Amino acid sequence: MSEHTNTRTRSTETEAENERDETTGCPECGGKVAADSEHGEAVCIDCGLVVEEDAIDRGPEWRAFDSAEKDQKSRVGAPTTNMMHDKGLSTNIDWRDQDAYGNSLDSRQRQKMQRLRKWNERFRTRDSKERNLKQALGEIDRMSSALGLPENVRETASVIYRRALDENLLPGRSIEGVSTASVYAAARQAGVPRSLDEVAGVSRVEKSEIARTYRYVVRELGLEVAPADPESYVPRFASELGLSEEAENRARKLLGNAKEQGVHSGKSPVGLAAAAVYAASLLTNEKTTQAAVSEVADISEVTIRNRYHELLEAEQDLAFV
DNA sequence: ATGGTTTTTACTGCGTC
DNA sequence: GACGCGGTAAAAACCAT
Repeated sequence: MSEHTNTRTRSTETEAENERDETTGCPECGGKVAADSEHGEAVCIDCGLVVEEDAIDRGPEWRAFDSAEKDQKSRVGAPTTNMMHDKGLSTNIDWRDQDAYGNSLDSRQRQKMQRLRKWNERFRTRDSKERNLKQALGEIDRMSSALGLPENVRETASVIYRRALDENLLPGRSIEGVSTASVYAAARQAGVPRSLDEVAGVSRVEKSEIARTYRYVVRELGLEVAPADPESYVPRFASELGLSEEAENRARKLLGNAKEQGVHSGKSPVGLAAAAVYAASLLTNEKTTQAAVSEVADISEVTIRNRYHELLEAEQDLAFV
């Protein structure tokens, strides 16, 4: 703080610290000149004129504009250890109402200690949440980029996680699990869904646990996640298979028809999307094999076959109406 | 826990290049 | 003969009850 205020307002404590050199007066106003060894300057106390500079500056070579930044840039301080959850930086207050010699405290002191304990605990849990959050956000970031999800999905996932944390949904659940569920939910909300399998692929958590946690989080947070729309998978599959715009649109149309006829209820959206993409590739004469589609969609060929028959039937039925 | 539905696995036969 | 495709039966996974 004080080291960054400007020369003029440098306070009297600086004057007290720097004992030497009040011999020469300030050339400007004749006032006293105090040496500021930290900045290698000699400054007039009255008018703030820098009388001498470029002496040895013992201050840090960086500047910081608030205390947080200062903490970050500073390279000094107590050694930290990674073995403790908080790197050993938090405070502990003994629960006993005794002083260092084992004598009990008077009631006034006891009350004071109670208060201190309470607040210490509050701060500590607060930053335990911070740490939790930090780790989770790291995970979210890692998974999102592994899944090729855009920035805004990461944002959403982070927000979801924060809410889960605020509402105390974490106890009993792993950070990993909840962050994965957040990513999954965020991707779906943003209309760029990834299948549970895909998400599970980049997570350290079992698929079943992700699903469980996901349901839990969605329920507790009252998140509104519409059932995944098959169409939202289409662009990704199409591009991974190198299909044309035309095929992509064709696939959408097929899905649209299917939707109107209600063919798709209960079927997995991914399978439907995969089938539509495959069917569209046939209709537009772009060669793709069922195997390739099943590969990118993570769906068995059998399912693709079944679905795409249904799609074509729906298409025909529609033509009659 | 159970039963019904959907998906997957594994296998087979057919046609084409 | 390898490949793509279609079909089938049984197993597994999933979901609602």
